[in-house]
Amino acid sequence: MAATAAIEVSTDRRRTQAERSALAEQRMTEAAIELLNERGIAGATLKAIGEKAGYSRGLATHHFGSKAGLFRKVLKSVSVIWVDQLNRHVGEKTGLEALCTGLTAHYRFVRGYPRHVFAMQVLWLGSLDPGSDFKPNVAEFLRGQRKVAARWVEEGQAGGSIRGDIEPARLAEQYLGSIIGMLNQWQMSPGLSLKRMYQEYESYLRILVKP
Amino acid sequence: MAATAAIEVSTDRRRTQAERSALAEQRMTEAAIELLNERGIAGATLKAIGEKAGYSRGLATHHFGSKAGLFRKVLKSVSVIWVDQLNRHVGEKTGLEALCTGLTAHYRFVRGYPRHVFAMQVLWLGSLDPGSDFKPNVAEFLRGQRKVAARWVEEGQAGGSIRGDIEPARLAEQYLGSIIGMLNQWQMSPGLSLKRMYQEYESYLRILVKP
DNA sequence: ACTAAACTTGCTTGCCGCTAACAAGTTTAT
DNA sequence: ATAAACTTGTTAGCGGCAAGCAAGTTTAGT
Repeated sequence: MAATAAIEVSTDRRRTQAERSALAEQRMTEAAIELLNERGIAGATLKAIGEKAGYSRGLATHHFGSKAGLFRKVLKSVSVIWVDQLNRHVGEKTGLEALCTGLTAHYRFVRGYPRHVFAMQVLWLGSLDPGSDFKPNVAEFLRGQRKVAARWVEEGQAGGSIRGDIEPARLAEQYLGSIIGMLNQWQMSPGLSLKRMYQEYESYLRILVKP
Repeated sequence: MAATAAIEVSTDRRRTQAERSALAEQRMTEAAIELLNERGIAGATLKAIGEKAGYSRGLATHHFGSKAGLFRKVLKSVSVIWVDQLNRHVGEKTGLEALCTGLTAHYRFVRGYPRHVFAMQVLWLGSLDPGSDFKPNVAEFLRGQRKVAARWVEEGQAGGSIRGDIEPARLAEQYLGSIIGMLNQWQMSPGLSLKRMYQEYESYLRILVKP
């Protein structure tokens, strides 16, 4: 209590335990993202991650329990950024406008945080693997995104920008599926233009939902 | 040369060297598919694969050079089945009819060879990982599939089943992307109905390309 | 109020079972 | 006999665990 007045975050002196801990987790999460980009899941060893973050080989296990635990943290931290970006762009928009804005928000996200997106993608796709322990996290995230999109559709039908005989949940599946599929192809085949694919999909979407 | 007349595949006696070799590769490929379903990429160890196939821990390395080599073989063997199925179903069809038939062919493929499809999917998605050595194979396969779909579109425009102002390559990207995205979501969230998603996409496709 | 002991938490190191890959063997076909 | 198929020995590196060390925080005695 008495000595807390002298704390200075800018200087490296006298960190609080909680600060040290949080800093270590953040550094290791970032190191993990970096190494996932450079070397992939198998190549991103706990030793490399710990040392890249400026610590020892054992700290990641200590903080996150396991390699999967660390990756769960990475997944969570990236998806938080994405949800934030999405809310910022879409705001109070609804219907077709929200669907299209969501699309360009996603494009901006991919362009703005390419390393984060790639790491998320790697983990995401790796989650299908029965040996990975974060499949439920991904599944739940997807379910949430479908729900958001379905609500946009419902509101669009109420507002008149989307024709009424579309089942919102079905269109949401297609919408999310297209995004996944486009991103996927783009990651696999660098020659493709992600922007063009998104624009093309948007134009299809407009035709599709026209009342 | 002289003794080849007495070969009996049903009995285990006196196999030719080429036969032994081919049999071993086939058994190990199948064992790999099985183990990819049960335990994923990391869990499908060369030891487990070799022993499940009835051999020693070292034979897979001997035949395929590396774990990645074995997985390349799995990928190839499954994609051969898929291409065969596709050709069988689509035959000489063109245009919208070919696109829709391709869709149901894929659905039947998923239903008919679930373990093969799942293994392919796991490897496929794992190929995005910088550490995996079979990304080019997947990229080339995708490119080929896009080309096939684009030709269907072109022919459909010539035949009148698809409106002319669509760029074939773009629609092919969307088509393949949707298939990837639907399959992906279905694998991640078992509650979804793949059949319904495919039917839904088909109906969208029909609206989209109507001249 | 000050300080030193007691305690908690962050972090490192040594170890174990396991893996992929290679090299050197043994068995089997030709 | 010779070459191929196949097995076994070996090595470096992995993830995860447990023991131990170091730094931060609380508490008690003066």
